[in-house]
Amino acid sequence: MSAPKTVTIKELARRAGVSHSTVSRALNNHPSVAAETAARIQQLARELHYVPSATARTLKTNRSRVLGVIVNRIADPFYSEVLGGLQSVAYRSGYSVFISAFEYDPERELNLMRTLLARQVDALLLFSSTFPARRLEQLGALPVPVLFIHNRATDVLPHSIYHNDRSGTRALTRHLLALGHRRIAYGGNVRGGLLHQQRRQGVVDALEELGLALPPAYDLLAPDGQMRSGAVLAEQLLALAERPTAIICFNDMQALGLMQALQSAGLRIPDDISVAGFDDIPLAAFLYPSLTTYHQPQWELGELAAQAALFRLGEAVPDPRAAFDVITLEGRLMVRNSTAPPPRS
Amino acid sequence: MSAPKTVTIKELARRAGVSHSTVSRALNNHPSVAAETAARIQQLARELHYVPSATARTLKTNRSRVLGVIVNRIADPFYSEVLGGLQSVAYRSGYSVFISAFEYDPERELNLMRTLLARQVDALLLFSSTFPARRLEQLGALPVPVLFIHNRATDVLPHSIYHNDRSGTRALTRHLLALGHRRIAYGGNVRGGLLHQQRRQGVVDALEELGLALPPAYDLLAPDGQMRSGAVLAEQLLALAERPTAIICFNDMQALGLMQALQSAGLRIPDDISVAGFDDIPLAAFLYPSLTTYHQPQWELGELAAQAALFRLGEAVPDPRAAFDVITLEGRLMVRNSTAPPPRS
DNA sequence: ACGATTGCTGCAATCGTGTGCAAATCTAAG
DNA sequence: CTTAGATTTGCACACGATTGCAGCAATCGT
Repeated sequence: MSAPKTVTIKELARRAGVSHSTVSRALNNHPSVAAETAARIQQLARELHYVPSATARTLKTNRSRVLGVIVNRIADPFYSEVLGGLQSVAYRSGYSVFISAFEYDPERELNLMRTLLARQVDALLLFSSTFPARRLEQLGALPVPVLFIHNRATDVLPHSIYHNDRSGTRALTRHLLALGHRRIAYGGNVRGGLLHQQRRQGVVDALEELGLALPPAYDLLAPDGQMRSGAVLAEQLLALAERPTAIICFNDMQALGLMQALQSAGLRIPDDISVAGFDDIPLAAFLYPSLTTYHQPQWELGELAAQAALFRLGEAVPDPRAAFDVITLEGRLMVRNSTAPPPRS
Repeated sequence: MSAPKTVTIKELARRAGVSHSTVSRALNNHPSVAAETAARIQQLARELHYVPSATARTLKTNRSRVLGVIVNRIADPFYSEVLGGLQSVAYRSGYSVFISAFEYDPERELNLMRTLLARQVDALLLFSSTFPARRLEQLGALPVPVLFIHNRATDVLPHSIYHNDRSGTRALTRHLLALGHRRIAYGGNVRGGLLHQQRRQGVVDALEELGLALPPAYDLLAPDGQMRSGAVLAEQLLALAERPTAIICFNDMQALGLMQALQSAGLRIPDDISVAGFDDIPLAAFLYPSLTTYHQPQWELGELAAQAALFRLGEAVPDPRAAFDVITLEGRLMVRNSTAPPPRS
């Protein structure tokens, strides 16, 4: 290896024959430093590959230009898409992002928040947090803005971004009703919190419009929003005396697992049973059969979340919605091949 | 909001009636502090929600417990899976990760490296970097270990993790040959660098075993490894006078785009043409038809990369391979439904 | 009872940067 | 040539933590 001596502002000052204060000002284009001195110092800085220590700067200025992000799972196609948009906006404004996953573990989520706060992030972005605002008090007075995106706890929170889940599943249910389905099930998510409640309610809404109800036997619950939960749903579904002709899942991942399990049990989709998801993850269009679902703009959600955070930090951002206290995004129905009229029998 | 006054070590010292040095030692379980004093201070720290400033600690100790990671695209299913494993290992050792994407832009990649170094990460992990080692000199003497994973530049680098690409495509090609295919194409990647060369070579190897060659007309090149490149390949393929009966793509994303384009052009897969990918991204099994591909252990790759970095930093890690200078991972052939014997005609 | 040892705590310097204020230099006018 | 004013630079402290060293009190040995 070569000499790992990092060149500091003092070293630079020594070589330039000025004090380190002058160097600091020169590099930050402070007006009170002579133009030629500044140019000379900047030139020297380039030659020596000087990189200012963001750490020291953060310590001094109390601003790190770092966003802390906590999601459920990075590898989840939904979140990875969101993170892409988020990081991209952050980059443009010169921010970096800590990304961490709590993997369905509230303990870990709290831990991660502590860590990120200790690292002095300028803002905290919590996706699908299961935290009731009350538990946040465990962290003391929060020194930075905290944004909740798709919050699952049922509190009303100051800065948050929601998605119109209820009208989403309502649209999906109407679509199925229009196809002629009358026996429609909903596959819930125990850990879904508010998201689960809203999505379930949308189904109930649409059924009620036709004077129908969601029978308890069709009001299902899976342990989470991952693929394996789809298999759990399939089991419950196959055990029913009178099987539904259609099912709306909590999200696409669940639907994916469900379709796979149903297909390997010999059922044909959509001929024997229609399946719908929620989110429209990028692969939804490429499944077999391609998945009818409700589209959430994921990349855009990430961009918006980043902008909302940056706005709170006084940065200029293009999207005017970033200034809102509570943002609600609208999605749209994506009809594909996993839904069709119910079987004749 | 409540008072955003962050409680510092001095404040804590004042309230406890000791000096801040004692507080520091008490919190770090330094042996030379009286047990009861330590207990009292720790108790107080908890009550006041004291969080030590990682920034200050980093400045003083010159260790941040942060890994800097640069990938091509976060939203790419391959990388998001890798990042999941990586972050998970990092978390267990108390490390945080900066994750950033250079989106196929070398300029941006260099920029990100600068930023992460300025932020004093303890190690830098570069995935699919296009950097020749020479260009790294632009950054001066690197003060931290840099690991290259799936490096695309053709230099030999000190710390790196590779995948056995060549034997991967060789296995895929043999599989197709065994099915009876003789007209086999390869869909390359202009920006694939070393990865592209190796994968292409594997195809050539297997063909040569039977005394065959890869004809120039079947030696294709797409602009990158994303879906849209699959469409480009499809166009080239359909324009050929004598169409190949099978094609091996640079990676799964390309294969995905290709299949879609071919199908919407009326071709049936695998009846009319067999398609194979590379990587085995999680959705490969759920495509229609499910994709024959070469499996790379993505989550494990992320875990291993993190461990290799942590090992360089003197941390204890479970996987002994982490100590190797150069690690090569082996994959395995995944035969699914996108490949079949060639059409009779 | 007295010096030596041990155990605990505080002082002060340091990491690399930013910044208020004083000091030094320069410019130009009287 | 003197001096006021403008311009440029340096001194010194601060941010929040870690750590070598010195100091002080308590305990021990003889």
